[in-house]
Amino acid sequence: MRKQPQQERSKVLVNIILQATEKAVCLYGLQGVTTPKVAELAGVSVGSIYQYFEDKQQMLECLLEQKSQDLGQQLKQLLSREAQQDLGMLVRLSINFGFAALTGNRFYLEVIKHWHNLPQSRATEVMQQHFFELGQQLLLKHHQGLCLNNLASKLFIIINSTMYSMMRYLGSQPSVLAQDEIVEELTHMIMAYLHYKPTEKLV
Amino acid sequence: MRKQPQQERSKVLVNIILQATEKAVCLYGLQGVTTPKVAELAGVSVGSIYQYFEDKQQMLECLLEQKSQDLGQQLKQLLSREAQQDLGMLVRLSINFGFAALTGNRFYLEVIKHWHNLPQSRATEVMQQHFFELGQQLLLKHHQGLCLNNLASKLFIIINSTMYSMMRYLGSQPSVLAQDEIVEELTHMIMAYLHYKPTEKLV
DNA sequence: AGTTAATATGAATATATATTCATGTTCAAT
DNA sequence: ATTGAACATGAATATATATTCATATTAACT
Repeated sequence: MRKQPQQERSKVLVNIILQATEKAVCLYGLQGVTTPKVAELAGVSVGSIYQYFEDKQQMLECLLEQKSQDLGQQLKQLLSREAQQDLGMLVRLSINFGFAALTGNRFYLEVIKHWHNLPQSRATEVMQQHFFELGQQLLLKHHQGLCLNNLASKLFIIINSTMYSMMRYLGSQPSVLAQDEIVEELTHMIMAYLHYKPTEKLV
Repeated sequence: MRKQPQQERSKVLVNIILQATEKAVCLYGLQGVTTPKVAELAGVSVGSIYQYFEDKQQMLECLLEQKSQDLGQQLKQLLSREAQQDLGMLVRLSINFGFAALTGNRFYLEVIKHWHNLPQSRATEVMQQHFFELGQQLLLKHHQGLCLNNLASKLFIIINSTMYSMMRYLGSQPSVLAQDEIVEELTHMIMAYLHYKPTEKLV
């Protein structure tokens, strides 16, 4: 951040700007965010943005980091709260959690849509690492009957397949497919994959 | 197209422009394509673009349509050429085909990256429909032992999971994961999923 | 109250880029 | 060769948007 807000009013201002940025993402998409629009939504002058943020990019990055923290924390809590469930149910709950986050407002959907265009963003890297570790813990805990060869590749594929399939489903609404069906099928795919033994000669 | 090219030289020009557009996509990404850059790469004046294309968008759409045709045709040929193979091998071949297309140059990778931001594009819709039908044919032909409930959802998930996982893999190079391993794992996931019987109580 | 530092402003600046159009050039038919 | 239509040009126009900075306002401290 360019300048540390010291007085109370300026801390409030920074928050107002970040909230306005989120709103702008929801209204216009990540691409459509412009400093004039953020300033207008926040009810402040464009100049104020540059008091506390180096540039537009850093402002977005700052918001992204906050929201990533939020989401990661929530998922972690969910998984520990439901720790007694079996793996299949935990997968299903995680997918439903993802859908809830993505349908709450347009923000997270926009983030996933541009996930791969934000390599300059530390937040997405952190988030990804988060998913990875949570997945790894989950699989190691419920390892009975699973095939955990190439674990890194499997997690990579599962995480990206799930994230992007959900994004695509929501991004092409209205769809003929029911969301519940997508949730079940994604769960099935993941569970089938994890139980799959290459030696079974299905291929 | 704004004006039909009538003389030979103008038909050549249109092709030169489209080739330059592809080159620009490879060099600067789909976002980074600008009319001045295309004109420069083509060695023509900006004005010439507007002789034959309504605007930049239509020019890109035109290129996208050509390239989609190309790719769809190639995959179709591959699948009919290798029709004697079993399903697992056909899936593997298709994934390898995809990787080859995506690593040939940056063009197709850029298209997938922006796939979901191109709903204004007829080409991507056509392409998607294409994948869908090819997948459906394949599964109906090799239906022995498969679970084909919710076929539309399954195809939706398989196609998107595969496409985006490949894109993510290539988009975050260099990776610690080997491409061959990703190909095998994607194949396994798809095959496991297709053979999965919900009644087996793996979940 | 007066002084200073922090804060907020928004018109002005800089830049990038899409698109147009008046003009010049080439082709093809007579 | 002449002429009109097709073609090609690129400077000029329009627009959008990020960023700056001189100025004004507010808060905190003495």
